[in-house]
Amino acid sequence: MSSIVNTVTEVAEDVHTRERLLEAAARLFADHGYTHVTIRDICGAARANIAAVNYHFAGKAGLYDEVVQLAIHTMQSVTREAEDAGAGKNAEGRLRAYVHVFLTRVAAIDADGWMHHIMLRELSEPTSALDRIVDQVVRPRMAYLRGIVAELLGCPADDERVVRCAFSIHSQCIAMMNKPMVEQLNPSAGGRDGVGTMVDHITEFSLAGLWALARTT
Amino acid sequence: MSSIVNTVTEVAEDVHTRERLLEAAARLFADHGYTHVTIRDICGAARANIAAVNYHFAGKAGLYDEVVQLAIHTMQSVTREAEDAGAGKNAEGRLRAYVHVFLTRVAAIDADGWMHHIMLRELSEPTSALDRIVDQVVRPRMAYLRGIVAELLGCPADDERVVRCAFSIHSQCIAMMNKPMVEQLNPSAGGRDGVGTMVDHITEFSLAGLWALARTT
DNA sequence: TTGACAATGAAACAGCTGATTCATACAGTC
DNA sequence: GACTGTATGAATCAGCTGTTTCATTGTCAA
Repeated sequence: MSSIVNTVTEVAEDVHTRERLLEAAARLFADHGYTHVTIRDICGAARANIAAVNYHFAGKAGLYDEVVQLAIHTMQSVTREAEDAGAGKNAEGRLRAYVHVFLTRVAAIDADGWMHHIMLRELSEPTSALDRIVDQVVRPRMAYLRGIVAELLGCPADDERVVRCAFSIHSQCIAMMNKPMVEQLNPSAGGRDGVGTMVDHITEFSLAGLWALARTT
Repeated sequence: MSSIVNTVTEVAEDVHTRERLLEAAARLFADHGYTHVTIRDICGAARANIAAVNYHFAGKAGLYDEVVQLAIHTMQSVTREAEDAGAGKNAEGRLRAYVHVFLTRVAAIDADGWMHHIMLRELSEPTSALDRIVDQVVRPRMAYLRGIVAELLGCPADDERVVRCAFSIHSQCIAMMNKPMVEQLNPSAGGRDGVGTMVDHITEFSLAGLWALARTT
């Protein structure tokens, strides 16, 4: 039935069903959450049969698990990128680099921002995947951030004040991930160079807070 | 069948079915979100028949609408309480009062913190109710907060810097509403006087940020 | 060619959900 | 006492969801 010319290329054809399912599921889960997405939605978007989900991933939950694993890997790469961007700089420079990488990667929704959306959704509506995300992504990030804060405050990394300040900085970054909130409360931040402005703002605002608390130590 | 003594009290009996449904629905919707709660769950908790939801509220969506309306009213009362607590004080005192009322009312989950949970959930997973919440709760709150910030920065309330600073303060307060996040990243804040400590921290941290930006104006 | 095996497609299944129907109980009114 | 409208209860319905079953296809090795 197939011509001789493309017998080989037809094998590779498109991307394999498994990959298409993963890609479609990642986007849909990030956009609408686990429960709001049906496997029929996913298979429709991936041009695959319904049974393919159970065949390749042993069910919807298994597919979500793999998507989460994929998200964790990319989020870890974002953390590494933030650390690399601050390598060799002083604490202030490392903080700025951290906020910059975080916000730019988050703002690039079409690229890989969807993974952070999954994390955000897990935080506000935990599933069994939350523990993995916290252990493998959030904790290392906060540990790095606490290191910066501790240096700026001039006190040990496990000091309660360090934890609170890191929480304040993290809160501002997390808030930027929330599209509806940003659009309603800080619309200009969604604009073209709005992200850059917000990087500067969060950095300056937080540095001032840190310096003030450092003086009262 | 009923004794003469309590014929009247039996009419009022327990709270009416409609009230019980509203109460149970508010708690369940806040805890698990709209889609994860079934009308059977609600009717089970409210000791009511399934048909009662459709009879009193014309369906699940109608019940949720009424719950949201109830939440809006209480959240408005929180805003008013925050304004009253700051009445007559200077900008710094008003900011501290605002953060204090917000966090204490939010931390009191068993009391009326559930309403803020509904708001938080709407922000991360918008339904048609989000617009109402933003218009009637979030906007007035942010307007009040911007007034404080503008005074501290010494510039007009519609200045972009004011918007960004109000966003930073709001972000820290909102983050405190996220139970899993607080427990994972800032566990001591969930403790007994942890809320008081966080009120002081957010206030001091933000005031320092504001003063720093005011100097560069 | 034959058999084995991975992959896919079409159909059906069991469970749950929101909504509906219909009968019943009860309080107030004439 | 008969009637009316409100409120509740039990049963059922239609639709959707995740999963399963079974037949089919295509590929590779013997």
